[in-house]
Amino acid sequence: MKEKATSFDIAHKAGVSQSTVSRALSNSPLVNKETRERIQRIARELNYKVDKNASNLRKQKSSTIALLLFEDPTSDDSMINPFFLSMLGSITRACASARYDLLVSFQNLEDDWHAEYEDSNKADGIILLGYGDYTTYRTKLSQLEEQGTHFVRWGAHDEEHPGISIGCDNYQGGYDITRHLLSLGRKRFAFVGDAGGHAPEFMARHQGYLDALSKAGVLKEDTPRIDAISTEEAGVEAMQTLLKMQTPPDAVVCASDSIAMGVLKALRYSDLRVPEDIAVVGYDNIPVSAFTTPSLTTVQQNTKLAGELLVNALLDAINNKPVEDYLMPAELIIRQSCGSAE
Amino acid sequence: MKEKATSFDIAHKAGVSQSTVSRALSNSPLVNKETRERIQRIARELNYKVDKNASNLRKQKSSTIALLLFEDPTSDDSMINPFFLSMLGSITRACASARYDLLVSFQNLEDDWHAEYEDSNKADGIILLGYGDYTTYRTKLSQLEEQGTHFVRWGAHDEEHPGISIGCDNYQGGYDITRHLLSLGRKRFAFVGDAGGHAPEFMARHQGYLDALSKAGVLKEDTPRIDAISTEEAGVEAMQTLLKMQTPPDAVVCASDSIAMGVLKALRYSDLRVPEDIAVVGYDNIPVSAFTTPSLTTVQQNTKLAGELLVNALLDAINNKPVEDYLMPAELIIRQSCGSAE
DNA sequence: TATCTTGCTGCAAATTTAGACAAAAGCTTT
DNA sequence: AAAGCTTTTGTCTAAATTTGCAGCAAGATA
Repeated sequence: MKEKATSFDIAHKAGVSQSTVSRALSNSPLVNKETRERIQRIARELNYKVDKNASNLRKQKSSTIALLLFEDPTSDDSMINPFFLSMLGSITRACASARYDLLVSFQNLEDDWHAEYEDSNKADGIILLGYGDYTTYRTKLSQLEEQGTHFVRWGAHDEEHPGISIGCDNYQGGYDITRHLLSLGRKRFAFVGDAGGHAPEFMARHQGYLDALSKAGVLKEDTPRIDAISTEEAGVEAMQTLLKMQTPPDAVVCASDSIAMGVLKALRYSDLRVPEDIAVVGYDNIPVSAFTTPSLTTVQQNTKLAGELLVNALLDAINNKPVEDYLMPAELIIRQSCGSAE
Repeated sequence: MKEKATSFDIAHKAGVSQSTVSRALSNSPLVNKETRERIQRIARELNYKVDKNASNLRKQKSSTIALLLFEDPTSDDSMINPFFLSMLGSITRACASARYDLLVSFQNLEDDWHAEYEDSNKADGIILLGYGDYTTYRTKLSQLEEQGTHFVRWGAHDEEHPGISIGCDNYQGGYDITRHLLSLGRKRFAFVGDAGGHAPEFMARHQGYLDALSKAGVLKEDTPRIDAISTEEAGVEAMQTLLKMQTPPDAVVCASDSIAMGVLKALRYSDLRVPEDIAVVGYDNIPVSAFTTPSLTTVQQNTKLAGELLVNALLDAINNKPVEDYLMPAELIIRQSCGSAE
């Protein structure tokens, strides 16, 4: 069918040595301009492509980075958390512009991923993208670090986690969106979301919310907080609980858009109108949030920037440049459900 | 920091030759069970991992497949078509279970992708996932085929396209959803979507729609069809056009969910109620479609199965097994916007 | 003329693994 | 005991590239 051309074939055809071909194709200044151009032309004609495996083997680097995606344990098998999909897209793009390949892999926290990739020279570094219970993999992160593997992690800076992290300021996001509701005159707040142990992201959002309230003097002893995992169903249940109060809140702050979807759904079957009687806000700006009625006010994490930051930080780490944790600002997306859009 | 162990190091430590190590680690029956276990134990102790590049170079295969994702030209830069994201997820999973790595890459139709991957031995085969104007890349597909590259394509079987394709039966989907509306007593139909040149998928959906109508005797000379690209805005405009008719339709069939989003939006500001006065249906079952009010009746393509089929077909092709095009059935998802759900 | 640059090119080593072939050892068979 | 077979291991080479070092021609300097 086809015999793949090697650099020797090019060398033969161009009347030079194979090493000159190698240098010419990598645009080395060591080879004369005319020779270089002639060689490149011949290579094009023969449809020659350097063999990545041989090249990587010799160079001991792969120009590939591995993206390890940890599944959201609450989502069903076929769906991926929309936020991470968005990250995936932007990471892919960022890799492409850095001329790196991206190896994508879904992982379970329990799996043996911590040694697979860089050790086998498949990738020069690893990006960890996950959610939920970080405690599970803390020890594995330490192992990675011990091995000298290059990696960056999406998530908040955390003293207890080794390695570099890039994340979005969940505290600020929670604070800002609560401030916004306060500025619209809302008084009786409720928070829906797992502010407890599992997701550190949610905890930070909740803390921002609390601080905004207490600064405004609106935080009371009995300001309700309903625990909920990040699903629509949990949001429905939480709102039903809130509706049973004598004086339901006039503002519900949800720890994620998925929860807010459920809250809106529960309210649809109630007497309360959104946003007139009760404001609802979410977090994440997932695509769905723009399409609900009313559309959802939420906090956006800039996934495009996040992808670029993750990739650049990893590349710096690979090249032994100093890299620091980075916290991106969160951005308020004001829509109808908070009552301030016309 | 750490010196990576090679198979020679293991061999030395185990007092055997390097080739015995190689055999032992690949569980070759040629090596004595005790020796094998001893070698494997030592390899574990030294945290040895076979160097993928060396291994691939020697074997002349990479156990990697490349996924080339062609951007939907109508979508903005930061977002990926939700349907393809879903495919991406399922392809990743299918690869993992076949113990193949997945290299993901976004491409422009114009780029030089057609030779990059398999020729450089980075991947054993290619999955092409795209949308829109196939004419642009027909010639490149031929080149791929000429080169003997292994590839499969997502999309309908099409005489004019070389290579294997796996797709979903868009004709049947269009037919079924139209039949469903007919069974609910709808009489005055309209189709919204680019039934013209660009996306063959849309053409097939439209044809199914037409055949269902004409079989039921409902197809008239003036049954309207409004061209629209697959965006919400286009859907809004199209519906506004339809609303200007003396007797607007009582059923709108949209070529995609994105279009249906726009149609619903336009109807929200009209006198017509959905689904009482007018039914609206979409295509794709994107996540948003379950959350609109009313929720959208649509056609689902089984992305999980699709991913598995694509991967398996490609692996068969790589192993020179005979592979045939495959058309998956489309599945009706009945929600509120058609008026049949309670 | 001898030596020293300078700019370019070639030689050969290095990278790690897999597999063809060879070889040794042990056993059976005639 | 010689021959033949099986089982297991070792030797050696090929896979395709990159790169340090050596060498070479030509011009410059002493």
